Amino acid sequence: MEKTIERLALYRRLLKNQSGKGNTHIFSHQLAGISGYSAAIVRRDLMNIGYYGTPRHGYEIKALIDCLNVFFNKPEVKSLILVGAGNLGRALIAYFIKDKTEYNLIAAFDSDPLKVNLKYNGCPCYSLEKIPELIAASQASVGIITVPAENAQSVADLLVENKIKGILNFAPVSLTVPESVYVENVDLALMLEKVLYFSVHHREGEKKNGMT
Amino acid sequence: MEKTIERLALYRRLLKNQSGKGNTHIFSHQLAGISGYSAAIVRRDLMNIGYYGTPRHGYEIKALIDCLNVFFNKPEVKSLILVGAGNLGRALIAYFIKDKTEYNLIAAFDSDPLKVNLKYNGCPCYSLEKIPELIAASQASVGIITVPAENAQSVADLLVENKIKGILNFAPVSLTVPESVYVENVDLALMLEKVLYFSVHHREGEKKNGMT
DNA sequence: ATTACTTTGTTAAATATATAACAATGTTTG
DNA sequence: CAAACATTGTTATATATTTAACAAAGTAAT
Ligand SMILES: NC(=O)c1ccc[n+]([C@@H]2O[C@H](COP(=O)([O-])OP(=O)(O)OC[C@H]3O[C@@H](n4cnc5c(N)ncnc54)[C@H](O)[C@@H]3O)[C@@H](O)[C@H]2O)c1
Ligand SMILES: NC(=O)c1ccc[n+]([C@@H]2O[C@H](COP(=O)([O-])OP(=O)(O)OC[C@H]3O[C@@H](n4cnc5c(N)ncnc54)[C@H](O)[C@@H]3O)[C@@H](O)[C@H]2O)c1
Repeated sequence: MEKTIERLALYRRLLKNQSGKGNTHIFSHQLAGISGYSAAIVRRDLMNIGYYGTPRHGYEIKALIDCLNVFFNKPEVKSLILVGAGNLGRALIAYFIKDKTEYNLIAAFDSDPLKVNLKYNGCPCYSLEKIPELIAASQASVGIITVPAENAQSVADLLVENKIKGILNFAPVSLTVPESVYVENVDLALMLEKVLYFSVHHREGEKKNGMT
Repeated sequence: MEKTIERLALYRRLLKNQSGKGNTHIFSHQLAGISGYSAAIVRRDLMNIGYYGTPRHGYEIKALIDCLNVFFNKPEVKSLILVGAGNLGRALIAYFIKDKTEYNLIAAFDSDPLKVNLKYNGCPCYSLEKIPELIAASQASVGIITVPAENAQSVADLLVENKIKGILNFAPVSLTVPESVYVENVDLALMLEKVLYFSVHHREGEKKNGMT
């Protein structure tokens, strides 16, 4: 189910793109082509959310986007905050501040007095004490953590205290949060390690890989 | 197997950390605790690479690190390059240039003349024409792509032509490469979408989620 | 020594995910 | 209008991954 949701979010983006190009219908194998998955999995995913196409015309793009919007609770745009306006944090601010229709990044927070009260790409940076106030005012429900590993847990605790329900964590630590809070860890160093590994071991043995 | 390798890379990092703290042994449940996985999965993963602990003392940290180093071909440090010294690219440069013992980021490349010949955190930025020369000289085998989506495929093609064997791609497109090249896509916008979704739907129904 | 514990390695079962297959259906073609 | 076709929805099968279970083995306590 989790994998399906990841793909659905991708389909949604790709379909909006296709719609922008003036296309009205799409086949499972076409969506498969642009998404990088298989046609079978596309059909199965769409079946899961209860959207039905027609054998000869495939899927109607607009209707499918609507269906995905309902699934993802759009157009309601949930508010976000980001903690840690360092190198990575600022790159993310620059990226997410752009698309107001999808993401509502309302503020960044940093413990460094030199950063407080600055604006990055128009996004205000506050001190940590402002977190309760700003979250309450904006009803933000998701937080992005881009602080050093040693401070990530305390930041997570602070976010949880203030009713944040989802965390995208870039610090290379396993966060402890209540079960009701969803955490997605993005460990970029590990991802690079994985590529380094498979750049060597990929394609050796094809179907067998000697380990089991 | 893929998931196992992701975790092994994490264990390796955590164990080096533990070793630095002076610990000599560790139990599966302890490694589970700091990694965020279960003890059963830790034991199973270590079984897979053929490392054996003892019932009462658990795993000997130093020996296990050695074993993981062999598995990951360390201390041989493979060279990397990065293409696209924009907001995200520069954040990654700053991060990966730091740890010379693990990553050997030899150069960045950008099509923007204003960026060419600058240095970011000591990492030189060249024009794209220099790619063949630099890859050949450094034997770099992995490339990080942080260019806009519309240019990502042409950059990937260029890297593949120049014998890159692994790509960490941050552009939100599905790259087409020969089967012998390994690609890991990191789509940060989709990851945020996922958190937005689960910040609402997490914990609703616990074991059941209504979608079979 | 014997007993009680703890933790491992490994097997077995459960769950999750992906692939393959194909009847049903609507479309086009002759 | 019937035959040929392409594509869907869905089921069945295969693979991957996780969880659970427990005998074997070493350790500590008595
Ligand atoms: N930069 C990358 O490309 C990269 C790659 C992999 C992982 N990461 C991880 O992402 C995180 C951020 O990396 P970075 O390169 O941006 O680091 P950075 O040092 O550039 O930025 C960290 C920021 O967090 C702020 N900060 C520190 N403690 C804080 C606290 N308690 N509350 C609020 N703000 C606080 C600092 O003032 C700084 O602005 C780190 O955990 C790092 O390991 C970054
Ligand atoms: N910044 C983020 O946090 C973020 C988040 C999600 C996804 N991304 C993706 O990562 C990529 C980079 O994002 P960014 O924010 O750093 O963008 P950016 O515009 O800041 O940087 C892109 C860089 O690539 C360079 N470039 C463009 N075409 C090139 C080419 N053909 N060859 C070499 N260099 C080229 C540009 O000169 C620029 O320096 C994009 O694909 C973006 O969608 C970024």
